[in-house]
Amino acid sequence: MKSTTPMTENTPAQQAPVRVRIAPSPTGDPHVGTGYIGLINFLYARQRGGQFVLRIEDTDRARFVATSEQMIFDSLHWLGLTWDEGPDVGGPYGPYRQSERTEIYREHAEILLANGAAYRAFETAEELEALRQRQTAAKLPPRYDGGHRELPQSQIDAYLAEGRSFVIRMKVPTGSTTFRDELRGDITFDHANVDDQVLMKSDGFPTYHLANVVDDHLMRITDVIRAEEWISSTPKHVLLYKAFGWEVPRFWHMPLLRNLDKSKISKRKNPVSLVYYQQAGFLPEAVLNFLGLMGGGMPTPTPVEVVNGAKESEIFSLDEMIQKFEVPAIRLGGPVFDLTKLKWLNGEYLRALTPEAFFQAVRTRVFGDDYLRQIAALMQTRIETLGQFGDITNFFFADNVMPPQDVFLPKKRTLEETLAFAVEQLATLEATDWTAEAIEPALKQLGEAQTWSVKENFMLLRAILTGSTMSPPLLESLATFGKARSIDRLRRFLDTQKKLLAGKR
RNA sequence: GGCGUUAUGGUGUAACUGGUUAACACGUCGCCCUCUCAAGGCGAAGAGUCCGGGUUCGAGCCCCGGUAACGCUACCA
Repeated sequence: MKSTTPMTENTPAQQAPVRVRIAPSPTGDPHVGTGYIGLINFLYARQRGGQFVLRIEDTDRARFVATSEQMIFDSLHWLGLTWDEGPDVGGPYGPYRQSERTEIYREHAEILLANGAAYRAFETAEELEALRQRQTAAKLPPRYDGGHRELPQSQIDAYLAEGRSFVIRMKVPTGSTTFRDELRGDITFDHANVDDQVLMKSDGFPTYHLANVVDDHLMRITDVIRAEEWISSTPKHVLLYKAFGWEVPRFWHMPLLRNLDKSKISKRKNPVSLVYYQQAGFLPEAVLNFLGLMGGGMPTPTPVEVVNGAKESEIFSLDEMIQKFEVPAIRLGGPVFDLTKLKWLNGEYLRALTPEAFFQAVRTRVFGDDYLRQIAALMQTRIETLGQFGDITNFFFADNVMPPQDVFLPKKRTLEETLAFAVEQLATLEATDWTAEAIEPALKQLGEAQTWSVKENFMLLRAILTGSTMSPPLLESLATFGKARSIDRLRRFLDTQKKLLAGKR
């Protein structure tokens, strides 16, 4: 069956009510990219009087993080984005959590199996890995070789009878797919470059591709506004819509936020967790405003334009953004996420506060009761006058501390091995739950493996975290200070040391 | 390697359907203000629009050809 997809028929009536969605995966801290795509979707929906849906894509058991979903809700709420339908607020097209929709995907996979658009493949992960290696060795593009594409029914039955596990793959026909990207125009992919994508994994969960298409259709999504990294997968999605006989939604692929070196934004090079921005004392309005500036959907002020007697600026409230934002005006070059400008913007917001509002912000955000209570608990036995409280707790309130070498470097260690160990500490901490009880064994285990004594191990971390060799207990301090900020501090320390090292050479 | 996308000062963006010395903001530097540091005010440097051709009286905007960066290339999203 030859399938060529003319774009003209995928465009729903321009003025039909819109429904959009974001679909984050609960695999860790909520990501600024989620905030960015969320904002764009939100603005588009509000501007057009449509609905904005939040869907949780938790089909990846291996990467699932239990606390992540709530953090996503919290961060999005913190930003001030509100959704009309979602796992927490319900809605007519639920459930909005993919792990609760497995039956739906199974049924739809059956449909594809029945109409020949998909097939069972019985290879093991190891076999596929071996195949990939052979292909790469032969300098061929790594792709599924279609080995079980046309398995005879008798063979399939035999495999099934012996209980062999299988995946369901999409049978990509020959030909090509052209779809319209609302921001870029038509994009064509030759099916020779589209893999027979796995639709259902052997654990019974769907992959993104199947779940996404099924849900977007069932949830009546009209506009898929997502990041550019999805462009290459879009032909698969279009093919799936066609295989089901469904109408294809509009696609808008937003540029990817970048690090300063232009690579896709990553935690190695930028604080990427929304939780970090919240805890580091950024105002949600400023973060949102900054995100809105990314990609150029907002008007750029020009010198002659004066609005209401004031110079037009780059400062926009959410409401103003809803009014002024233009999705089709988005710039396609990946914008660099420049912390410097975000900080300036945040400063502008801070200065615009009334003195009382600013005071309240300091009181709740810097010296919040809960935070202070935890810190106080650590200090009661350690000070003789209240006046000493600030002496060894200042690192809790500082944006950054930077211990000098004679503070952080253990006597018997070289700088190189110390920094290498700090890198390991960072990796370990990133992978652990953020409680004193969980951090302790993880850290000790690392120390043992690397033959660092507990004392050296903890002292190094203490120095990095607090800037001093004397501090409240390390584990409790870490727990109180928070994961996002602790990790950021470690990272900044390592960056600084790396630069220092590079400077010496 | 294959496929795709993108390309305006260091960064984010502007420049109506091709039309004067490529504009604004952040950052940087200088000056003013000031006990300091910020904030604020004033000013400066910084790109000739990735490169090479072409069309045109005229191109950042159109055409052709390159290059580079980025993304995808998973039983991750």
